[in-house]
Amino acid sequence: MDLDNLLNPEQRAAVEYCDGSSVIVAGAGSGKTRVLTYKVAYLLQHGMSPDSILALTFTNKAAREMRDRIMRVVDYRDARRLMMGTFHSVFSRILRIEANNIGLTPQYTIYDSADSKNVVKTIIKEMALDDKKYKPAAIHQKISMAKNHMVTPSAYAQSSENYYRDNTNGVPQFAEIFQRYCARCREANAMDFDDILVYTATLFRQHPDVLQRYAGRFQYILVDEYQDTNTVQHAIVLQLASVHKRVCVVGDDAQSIYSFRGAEIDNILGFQRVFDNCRLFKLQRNYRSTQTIVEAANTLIAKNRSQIPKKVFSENALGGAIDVLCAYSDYDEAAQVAQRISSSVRRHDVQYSDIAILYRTNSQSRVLEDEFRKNAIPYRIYGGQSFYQRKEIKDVIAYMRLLVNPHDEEALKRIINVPARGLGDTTQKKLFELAHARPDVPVLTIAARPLEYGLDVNKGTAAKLERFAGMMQQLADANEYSDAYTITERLLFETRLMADAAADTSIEGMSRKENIDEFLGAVHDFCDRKVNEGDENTEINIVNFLNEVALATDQDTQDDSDPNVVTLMTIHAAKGLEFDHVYIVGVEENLFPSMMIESERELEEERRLFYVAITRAKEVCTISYAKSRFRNGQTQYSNPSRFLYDIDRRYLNLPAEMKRGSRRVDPYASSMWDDDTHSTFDSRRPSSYGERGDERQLPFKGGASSGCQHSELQTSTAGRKLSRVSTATSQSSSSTAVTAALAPGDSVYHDSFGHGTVERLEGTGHNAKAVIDFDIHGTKTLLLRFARLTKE
DNA sequence: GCTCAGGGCATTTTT
DNA sequence: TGCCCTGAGC
Repeated sequence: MDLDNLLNPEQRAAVEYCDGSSVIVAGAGSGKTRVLTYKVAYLLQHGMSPDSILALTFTNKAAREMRDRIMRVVDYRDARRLMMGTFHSVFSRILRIEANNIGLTPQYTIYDSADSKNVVKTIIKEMALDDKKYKPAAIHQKISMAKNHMVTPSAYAQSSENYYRDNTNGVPQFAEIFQRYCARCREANAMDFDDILVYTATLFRQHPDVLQRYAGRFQYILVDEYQDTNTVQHAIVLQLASVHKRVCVVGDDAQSIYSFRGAEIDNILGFQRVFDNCRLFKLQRNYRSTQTIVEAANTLIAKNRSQIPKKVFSENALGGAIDVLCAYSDYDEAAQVAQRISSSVRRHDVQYSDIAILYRTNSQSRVLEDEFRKNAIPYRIYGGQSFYQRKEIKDVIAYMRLLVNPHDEEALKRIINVPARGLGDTTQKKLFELAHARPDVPVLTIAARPLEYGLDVNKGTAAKLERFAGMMQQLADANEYSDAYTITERLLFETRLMADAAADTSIEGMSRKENIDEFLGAVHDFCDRKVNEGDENTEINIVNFLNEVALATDQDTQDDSDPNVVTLMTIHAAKGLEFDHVYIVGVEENLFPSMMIESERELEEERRLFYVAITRAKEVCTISYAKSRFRNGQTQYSNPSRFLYDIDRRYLNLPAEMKRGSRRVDPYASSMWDDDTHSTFDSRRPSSYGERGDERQLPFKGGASSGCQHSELQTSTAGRKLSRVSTATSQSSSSTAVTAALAPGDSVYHDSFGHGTVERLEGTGHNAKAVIDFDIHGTKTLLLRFARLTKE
């Protein structure tokens, strides 16, 4: 292994330092995976046993890729023995071994987020709370956040600060829900995603002997994407590093975009201070993008205060400026993008698969899809429903879960009446109520002998319950001596799931059947793989299969066979990927940021998000914004995002209206613009908001919802007179409308709809409306508001 | 216990 | 605009 030729000096230094802890700050496109790969290889070459190395990633995909690359460099037997995987998969395996120490059985279930939300929902119902105030998704998010910060229900309940906050926010009972939620999961012998980490940290804290075992074993720990770690993950890393004190964390603070999920950028920013003599390496050479793209991204991120100073540079070609496209509407935007794609494929040597469209929210994909279909552009959307989320698959999985964990309430709820067995809501309600009163007895056991446990049902229902539970018991018995595939096949037969799916000849029915077949195939593959790996410690049982499935996501089931299609995905999903051509669409104030910005921290994360988007591009980056967009049931008007102005203009090809900078309606201003002050757009403005740590309400909070509906209507009558009339869709503000400025037949130019002709005027005063026929968008009725005439 | 119509509602989400 | 949930009605 000749590191001299394989790595640049920065990379090499990072690889070769193994005596203590280190932080590797890896800028976008700087060869991070390469460094990680060779670092592991280097450790192995210098005599470290593969069992002593722990490598943690965030996605299965990242883990797989790293293992594949390591296999190419070192002996595959060594590579296989590395302890390597996602935080969740590594620690869920450890927890199965140590289950007794945390009061669960090794067969514990992992609740996915849908299960978790269901539990929350059930509890809210049981407590007779208003689910308008206590929204299950929001409550679950809150629980997740608390867990991510290692706050237990009792600690939470003891904090008066929490108490007051929850009172103010109209969720005074949150602490109680949180407490019940944890208890309910425990009774079900289940844990949610967050629990995997929380239980691990707790296990290590409460059982020093167990911690010693693992901390002693792992002589070297590598963690990828450290900027995305949350408080628990950081804590676990420190615990495991307590013996050998050799940790290498890799990440890029400039790409920390997951704070909404509890990621703490401070974990990487302050990591150096955690260990004595912790060294800092910076990988600053970007091998991915053109100089222009790298520089443009640099000028954007330069505005952030909390970051590790670095200067990412590229020695690739200079590259062209970033084109900024201005569109009237989301449809117009999609059309422009589609046209550009078509022409670049036609005229240049560009493949569809070299192109990605990145957006903020998944819902933005629809308009693009429509347009792509119209233009016969092949595409694929990432982030849809994952295979394992489909109803029929979740049903089969629920049966499997119940087989190994008879306490699993969510699984039972799901399939007790699938296929229909006459066990409806009433029966279920009674059954689960009794089960909650008897947490010691598995709910399935109660179902097996309902009358014996005093369940208040009639004989017929009792018989149905017994029949169902009996079947489950038989399957569970068979499971003791069968492999995962055999038992799944039998399960599909006995439950009639397969027969029912086969009998359904509708399109959806056939697709369900196909999915079940595919699932069975996946179980088969799993068994095969385990046999081939020949690892005697891994049993080919359902528990292991379920563990893998519970921690798998659509990213993993996505077939990576590379047909020639355009990729559509959210910016978040694009992290870590790269494309020759990148289109960033919907770059408007409404979407970037889309919600209220309350602190500089959030503002900076939005900037980082935009940074991530730009740095996905290798050669060409195009940014577009739409001045009107149909969103949340109404047309919303907006202006280019402030972040666009954070990029140095030298790297941008701006549309005319942004160049002059004078035509911009500031949606945040309380009054309409003034010819004297509108002339310059202060690009420094965002950073002038609030000093570091200043959490006061920023001027643009809330503005986004009410103000953005204003837009500009410019009229030019036959003469030279120009008048500008602002239009609004809400009637909330009082103002003087100057309908006199408009007359039927006038040609007008509207910010969002383009050119048009006034058909007629309706109403007067603040109810004045103009019916205008727009060239592109047809007839619109605009309510006229705030007017100001300017003579030119 | 199932179906369908209408109201409420809508960031990002590697596990 | 479309999805998801609820509740009325069979």
